[in-house]
Amino acid sequence: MIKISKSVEYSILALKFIADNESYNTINSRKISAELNIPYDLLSKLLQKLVKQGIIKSQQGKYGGYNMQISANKLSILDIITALDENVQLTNCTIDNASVDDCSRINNCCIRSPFIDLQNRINEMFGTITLSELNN
Amino acid sequence: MIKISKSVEYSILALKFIADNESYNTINSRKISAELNIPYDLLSKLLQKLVKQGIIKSQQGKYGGYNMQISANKLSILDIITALDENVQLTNCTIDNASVDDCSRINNCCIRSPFIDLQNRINEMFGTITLSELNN
DNA sequence: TTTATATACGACAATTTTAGTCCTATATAA
DNA sequence: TTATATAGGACTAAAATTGTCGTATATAAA
Repeated sequence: MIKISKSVEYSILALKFIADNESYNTINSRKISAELNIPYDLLSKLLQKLVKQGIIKSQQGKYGGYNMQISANKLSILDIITALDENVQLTNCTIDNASVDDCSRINNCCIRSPFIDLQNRINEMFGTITLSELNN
Repeated sequence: MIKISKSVEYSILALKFIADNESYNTINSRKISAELNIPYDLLSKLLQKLVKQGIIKSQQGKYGGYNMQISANKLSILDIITALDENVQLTNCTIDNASVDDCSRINNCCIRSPFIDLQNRINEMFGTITLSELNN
């Protein structure tokens, strides 16, 4: 199966929720977890990563929570995937400077070159669509 | 990470090898395994699936092996993925007739509809490129 | 008819990846 | 000072993927 991870899915949902509720001061992770039915501890980790990558900002302490740092119409799905240290890597060898360590067939196979191309096209798809375009 | 499985990768490599060596009578799985450095038992399973799906045909017994059943320029990557009972399913809910069993947020989320669209586009990509177009 | 060699196929095991949990530290508003 | 929020490391559980083993069956050739 070719799929996205729960981490990406949860992050998109959470970010959308934060973006949609910007009128409030901050949105805390308990609230997001409850509203979206996402395991609290897992969500916390994801939000922390997104803070580190400058996508959202956090406020600790009572009445703390999260706010967008990048506006939803400037934030692509690919930005989110990248912020979570994930990527689109169709095979082991479809990376820059792939070596025989990544795949012993690298110098004589029909996979690498075409799949780098496909991968680029998928990356472009994910890079073009923004959070604000994601709607029910 | 968004990736294809080893099963898909091995199958593509094996099919390409079979297609490229059609001048011989049949190509046996020992040979394919050795040439492409694919675990023999695993490869055997994959080839058996591809036989069942009518992509290749097999000949048992001594001097047996495999031949193409569908020509390489008529066989898409998506055909191969499908033959292996795999698919492009970006999330649990991006399937036909998805229900709350697949995702509790299904009726109020920003994932399903846009990702069905993305999924369709990826499927089209994989459905358009054929085995004969895959080259080093 | 026997033998060597090939595919067929189910069951299982190992490994890797993903998902989820637990615990403690730190920040901050009231 | 307290309640409540984020920060973050370590760990566990679950799921999916990848690989292995054993046995059955088919078939060409000696």
